[in-house]
Amino acid sequence: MTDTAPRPTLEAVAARAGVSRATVSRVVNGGDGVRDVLVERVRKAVDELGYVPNQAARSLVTRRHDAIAVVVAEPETRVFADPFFALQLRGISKELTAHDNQLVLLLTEGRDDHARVGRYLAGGHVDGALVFSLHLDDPLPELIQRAGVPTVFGGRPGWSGDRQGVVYVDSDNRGGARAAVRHLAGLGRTRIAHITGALDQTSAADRLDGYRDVMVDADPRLIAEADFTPAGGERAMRELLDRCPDLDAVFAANDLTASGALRVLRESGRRVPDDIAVIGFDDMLPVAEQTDPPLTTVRQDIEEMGRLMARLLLRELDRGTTHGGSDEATGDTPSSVVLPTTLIRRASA
Amino acid sequence: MTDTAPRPTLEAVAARAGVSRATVSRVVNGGDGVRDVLVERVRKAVDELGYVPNQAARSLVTRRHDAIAVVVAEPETRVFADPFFALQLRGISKELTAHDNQLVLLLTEGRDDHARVGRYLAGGHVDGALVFSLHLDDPLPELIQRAGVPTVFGGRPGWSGDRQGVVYVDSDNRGGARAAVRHLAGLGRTRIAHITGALDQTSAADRLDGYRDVMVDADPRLIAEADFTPAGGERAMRELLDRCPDLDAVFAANDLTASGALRVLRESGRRVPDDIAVIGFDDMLPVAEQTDPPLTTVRQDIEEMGRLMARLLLRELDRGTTHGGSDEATGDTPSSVVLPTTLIRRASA
DNA sequence: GTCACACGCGAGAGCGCTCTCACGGCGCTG
DNA sequence: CAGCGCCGTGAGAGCGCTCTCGCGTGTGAC
Repeated sequence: MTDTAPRPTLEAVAARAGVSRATVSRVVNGGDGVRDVLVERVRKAVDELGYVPNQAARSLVTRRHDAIAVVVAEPETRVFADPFFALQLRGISKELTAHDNQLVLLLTEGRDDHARVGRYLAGGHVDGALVFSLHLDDPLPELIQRAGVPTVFGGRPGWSGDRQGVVYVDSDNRGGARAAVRHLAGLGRTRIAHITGALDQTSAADRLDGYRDVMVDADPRLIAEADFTPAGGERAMRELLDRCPDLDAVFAANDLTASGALRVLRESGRRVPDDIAVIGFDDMLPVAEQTDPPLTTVRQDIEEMGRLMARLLLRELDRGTTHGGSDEATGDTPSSVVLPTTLIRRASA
Repeated sequence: MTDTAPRPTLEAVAARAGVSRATVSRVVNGGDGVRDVLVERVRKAVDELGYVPNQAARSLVTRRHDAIAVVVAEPETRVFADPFFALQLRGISKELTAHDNQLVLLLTEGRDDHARVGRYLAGGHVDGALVFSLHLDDPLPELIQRAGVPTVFGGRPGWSGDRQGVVYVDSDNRGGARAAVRHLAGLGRTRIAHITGALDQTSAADRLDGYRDVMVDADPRLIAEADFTPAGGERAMRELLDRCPDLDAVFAANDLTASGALRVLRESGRRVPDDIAVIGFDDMLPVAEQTDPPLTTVRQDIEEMGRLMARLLLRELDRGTTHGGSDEATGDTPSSVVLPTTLIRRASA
C-alpha cells in the first residue's frame, strides 16, 4: 500500500510489449516513426504497468526540465497579501500547465535569499524564470541575468540602462493614469490631486508620469507621496486636505490607497463624489466594490499579465530548442508587452 | 555570455582538486570522513569552477528530489484572491527553504486537473505534498492517498471516515467560534445571530458547531447561510434583519462576510456596536482594520499554519529515510495539529 | 530481376551523480 | 617488532532515460 511499489521502468514496458527500450521511448515521446501496431502494443503495456517516465533520468540526458521558476521578491508583507500576486500566479499556472510545465515558486526576503535564488537558477534546475522585480534597486535581475537563465519580468524593471534582450510584461500604467485624470477633468474637476505609490517601483513612477502628462503644470502641492497601503493613503489624504483645502478630485495610485483616502474624506465630512471625486487603480474587486461609495478605478487584467509572461517565456525557450544554440538574439526575440487598461466607472467619480 | 557555458561536473572538480569523484561527492554532501586538507582543496576547486551539483543526476540515484508539491484546489476565484492562501504559502516557503526544499505549485481547477495532479504526484517528481482540500466532496485527497505520496493537509479534510495516517494542520475553528460568541454573550447580548461560511467546507461547519456549543438552544432563525464572501454576508444580513429584527449581535464566519454585514447594518441605520455588535473571523488585516467600525475578530495564525504543515511533512519524510522503509506506521507518525485562535478586540464588539 | 533507397527498429553508449566495496596506510596492542 | 583493525580514499557499477548509429526489410525504378 505504501510507496514500496517499485515503479516500472522503460525496460519493463519494453519487455512486456516485446520491443526494445528505444521503441518504447519513441512511443512515449510522440510515437513518430513507429508502426501503428507497435504503438498500440506499447501503449497497452504502459497502461497496464502504470508506467510514468522518470523525469530525473530524462532531464539528465535532455537537459530540459519542463519547469519554470517564479521568483517573487517580497520585501514587504503588503505585496504578498494583496490579490495582485495571486492572480498573476494563477495566470502563469494556467499557461504553464497547458504546456506541461511545472511551476517552481521561489519567494525571497532579504539579501541572503538573493544569493540562494541566484544559485538555484544557475544550478540549471529550471528552464527559465519569471521574475517579479518590484523595486528599482533590486539586485535580483542582475543576478539572474548573470545566471544565464531565460527570463521574463513582471512589470517593467527599473534599470536606467535598458539592457538588450530584457523582456517584460507590464500594464499601461502611464496610459491608465492619464485616462483616470482625464476622466476627472472631464467631470469638470480642476484641482486634481495625486497620491502616489511607492516611488521606487516603476508602476508608481509611471502612474505619476501619467498624471503629470495631463496635469502639465500641476500645483506640486497637489502631489502627495504614499506607498500603496491604506494607511499611506490616509496620511497622504490628510496632508493634501491640509495643503489644498480647495481640491476637488483625487487620483490614488491604487485601490488600497484610495480606500484609505476615502476614509479620511468621510471623517472630514466631504462627500464623495459630490465634493471630491476619487479614482483608484487596479480594480481589486474585494476592495474597489466594497468601498463606500464603490470605487471608480483603472482596471488592469492581472491574470492575463501572468499568462502572457508564461507564454513569452515558453516561446523563447522553444525558440532556443528549435533553432539550435545560436548565441546572440536571432532576430525574432520575443519583445516586451504592455497591456492596456480600462477605466471602470463606479460611484466615486 | 549566454548559457553556452558547459556546467562543470563532479569529474572536473575532482580533476582540479586532484582527488577522485567519490571524494568530491563526499565533500559536497557534508564532508564526513574526509581529511580537512582534502576538504579544503575540494571546496576551493568547487568555488573556482562555480560547480553546482546536477540535481537530475542526483535524484536519479538517490530517489529524492528535495521538492514538495503544494496542491491548491481553487474552484472559486475567491479562495485564491484572498490573502489567506498567500500567507499560508509564505509560511510553507519559509520552512521549505530553510530545509533546502523546493516548492512546486500545482493549482487545479476542474475535474480533469485532478487527474493531472494525480499523475504528477504518482510520477514521483516530488517527495511529498501539501494539500489544501477545501471542500467536503473533493476527490483530490482520495487520488493523492492512492498515489502513495506522503501528504499533509491544510485544514481538516472533510471525510466522514477518518482514515488512519491522515495528517492535517488546522485552526481551532470551533474553539475560536465559541470564544467569539461567548464574548458577545459577555457583552450582555442575548439575540446572537450567526452568518455561516460555505458549509461544504469543514472550517465553516466547525465554526457553526462552535456557535451552537454556546447558543445551545438557539433560535434556528438566527442562523443564516452564506459563503465567505462580502456579497453573501450582505444577503444573509438582510435575511436576518428581516426574520429577527430584535437581534443584537452577529458572529460572521469570516471577516469578508462581516464586512458585507456591516454595510447592510449601516444602510439599515443600525449603529455598530451600540445596536448590534459584530464579530468576524480570520483577522485579515486589510479587511478587519479597514471596516467601519474596525472589526473585532478571531485571529488565526495563517502563516504559522503553513510553516507547520511543511515542518510536519519534512519530519515525516525524514522519518521515512532514517528508519529504513518499514511499511506500516512506525509508531511516531506525526499527528495532526490544531492551532489556537485568539480574539482580537476592536470597535465592532 | 536487380539495385538503390528509405524506413522501422534494436543495440549500446553515456548523461552526472551516489554508493558499495576493496585496498593501502597508519596506529595500536601484545 | 609483528599483526590486527580501522580510517580515508579510489575504482567502478549502475540509476532510467534519450539518441545516434547501423542493420534488415520492404518498396520503387530501371
